[in-house]
Amino acid sequence: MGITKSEHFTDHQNELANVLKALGHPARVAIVEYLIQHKQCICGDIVNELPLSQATISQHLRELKQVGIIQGNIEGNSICYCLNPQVFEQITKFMGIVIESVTKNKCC
Amino acid sequence: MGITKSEHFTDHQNELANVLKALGHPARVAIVEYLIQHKQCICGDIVNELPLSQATISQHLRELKQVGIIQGNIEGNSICYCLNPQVFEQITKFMGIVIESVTKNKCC
DNA sequence: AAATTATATCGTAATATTGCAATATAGATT
DNA sequence: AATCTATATTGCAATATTACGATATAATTT
Repeated sequence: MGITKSEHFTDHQNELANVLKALGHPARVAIVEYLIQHKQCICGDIVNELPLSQATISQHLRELKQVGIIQGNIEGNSICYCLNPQVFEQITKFMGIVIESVTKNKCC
Repeated sequence: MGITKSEHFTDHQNELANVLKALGHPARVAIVEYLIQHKQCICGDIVNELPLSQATISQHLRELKQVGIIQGNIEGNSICYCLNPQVFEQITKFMGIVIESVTKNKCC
C-alpha cells in the first residue's frame, strides 16, 4: 500500500513520528547541522553546501519547515531560515523518557 | 527517483538519519511506547495492541531492530524484544547540541 | 522596465515504503 | 511425529518519497 494508517494512532504518536521522519534523511540532518554551525542560512547556502539541485534543497527546506523544525523569515530577496528550539525539546523529552525507562529495566 | 544519495553524506549523517527514519512512523513510535511501559514484548503483544496485521508488525519490529533501537532475544518459542538504550543516547546527544546551539542564537 | 538574483512550484521518472494474505520456519506440546 | 504456537518471509498492490529540469514568482539592481 504505502499509506500509513494515521487514524489508528494518537495525535502525539503521529506528530512525533512526523517530526522524526522529517529528520530521517541525511540531507535534512546536514541542513540542521549547517544551521547549528552557522545559526542561519538561505536556500542558496545549502545549494552550495550539498550536491543536490536547488529544487531538491527547496523541497527539503519545506519539509523541515512544515513540521516546525526550522522557521523562515523573508529578508528582502531571500528567505532566512533558522532552527526552532521547541521541536527539539519535544524530541529530547521523549528520548529522556525512553532512556529513563530503559536504564531502570534490564533486557529480557 | 526515490533514491537517497547516501554517498554524498557523512557516515554520521546517514546513521543518524536511518535511526530517526526508523522512529518516523506512528506504529513504531507506538511500539517504543509499549516497550517503555511494559519493558519487553513479543510480536504477538503488539499484534494485540495495534490494528495492524501480524506480517506488518513483524516488519516494523525488523526495522527497529535493524537500526539497533530494539534487540530481540530468542526465548523458547517466541522472541523477546526490548529497548536498546545506546541508540537513544546518541539521539539525545544530537538533540542536546541542537538545543544548546539554538538557545544561544536568536533567529534571523 | 529590463535584467538579475533567490526561491518556490510543477511535472515526471525512479525508487522506497506500507500493508496484508499466503506461506515458510522453528520451537513446544501432545 | 503430528499438531500447535509464534514469528518471519515472500509476493504483490497502493501510495509516498526523492530528485531534478523547467518554469513561475517576487524582490533587487541596473
